Amino acid sequence: MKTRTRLDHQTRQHQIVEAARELIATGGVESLTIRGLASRVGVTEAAIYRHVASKEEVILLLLQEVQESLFQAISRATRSDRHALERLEHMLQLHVSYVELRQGISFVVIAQAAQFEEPRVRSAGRRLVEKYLSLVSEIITQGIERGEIDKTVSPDAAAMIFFGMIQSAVTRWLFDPSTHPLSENAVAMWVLFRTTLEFSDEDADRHLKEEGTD
Amino acid sequence: MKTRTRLDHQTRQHQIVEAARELIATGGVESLTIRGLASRVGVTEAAIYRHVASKEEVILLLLQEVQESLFQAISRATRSDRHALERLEHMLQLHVSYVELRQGISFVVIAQAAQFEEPRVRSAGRRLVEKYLSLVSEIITQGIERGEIDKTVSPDAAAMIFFGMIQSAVTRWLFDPSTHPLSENAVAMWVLFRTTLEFSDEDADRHLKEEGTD
DNA sequence: GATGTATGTGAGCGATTACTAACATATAAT
DNA sequence: ATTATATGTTAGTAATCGCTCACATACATC
Repeated sequence: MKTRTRLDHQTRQHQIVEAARELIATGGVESLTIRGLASRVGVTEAAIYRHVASKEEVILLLLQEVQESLFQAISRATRSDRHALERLEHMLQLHVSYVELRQGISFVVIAQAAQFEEPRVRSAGRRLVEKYLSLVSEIITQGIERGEIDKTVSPDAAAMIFFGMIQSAVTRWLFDPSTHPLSENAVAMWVLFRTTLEFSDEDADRHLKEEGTD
Repeated sequence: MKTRTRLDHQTRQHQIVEAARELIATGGVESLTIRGLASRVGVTEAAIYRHVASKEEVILLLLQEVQESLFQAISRATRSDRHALERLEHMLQLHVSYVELRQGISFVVIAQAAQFEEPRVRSAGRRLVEKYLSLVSEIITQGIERGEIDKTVSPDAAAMIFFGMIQSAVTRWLFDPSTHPLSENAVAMWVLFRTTLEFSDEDADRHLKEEGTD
């Protein structure tokens, strides 16, 4: 069957991207080589090029895979109809779990993509960051509209702080995972940051009179 | 004079580290090569090794240089006897100016140092991050003691958010400097985040009665 | 059975990497 | 003047890089 061989091709390509992920996770972008890819997949270097055009394509596929799996991972938090603050908290937890599961791969790849010369890699990384920021920003905007978040909050600035919280936690965690547990640090920052988004006391009072406790 | 040749040696070494900074700034860590260093300094590759033992030493020297110049740059903000919030705001501005001046070099190097295999590079990067965090944390602790910052704020978590704000702004700025101006984004985040550190209204009232307006 | 396609291999390409050895030269101290 | 030191050069090393070519094999279709 033609379908089967086609599937095999995609499987191999997926194996290659997965191997790329593992290589970068253990040794950074510098240790992503065609040789390393081949030895991890269990074929020769030339065979790699049967499923992938170039090393650049491997990186682009990896970025694409990261984008899909990351947004898949945090989708549970975003599609719920809960309170905006709960959605953000849930999203943070899911994101952190994702990074832990993938050994910090997501932001390492993104951050290093910013340094790549190849314009396609750069713009793929940029789009990923922008997409993430606009997702967070949108949740906050919705929260303001619903009266769940203080209306004086700038959604864009808040989204960037949210994004920065993860970067901060991941950076520290990458240096020393045991002394800087990812989720604990993320939660500690969230507890602090959520007070920024919440209503100040008078506003909260006013809000309670308008719409009730929940 | 022996002193003069000694000085020349240090000057050459400094030139090499400066060239390393420029190379990384324009093309990432991947484009830091001995050849590139030699051509930028204007000597042959072999001559580089008269002033530096290895490529690893270049990176370590660069990390050291970044550490010194960064803390030098932000020292004006830290040593003043101003209000803690003003000190943090000033520190943020100085840090952002530093990153702009050095073409984003500081965090690129630090973040990528986390990915290096060489343990000395890794630990040098780790120490830099920890030193920075404890500096911020200390300012916040002092602010709490002086009654300038809400005592419910966790200094460590707040320091990590502060650190994350810069990372967030720099990441975006590195991808697209024109559309994401560094200092503007940093200021927007700060305006938001400072409300977290400020006293809530009742606390502020109580505080005013205890210690006066200043 | 013949043919075409997908997928593999081994060998090797030119380029680049970090680094070194042998040698030259300028300058400073003796 | 001699010696020592610092600093440079040319030429080369072995290793690795991304990548390609000629060739083999497995398998589905005709």
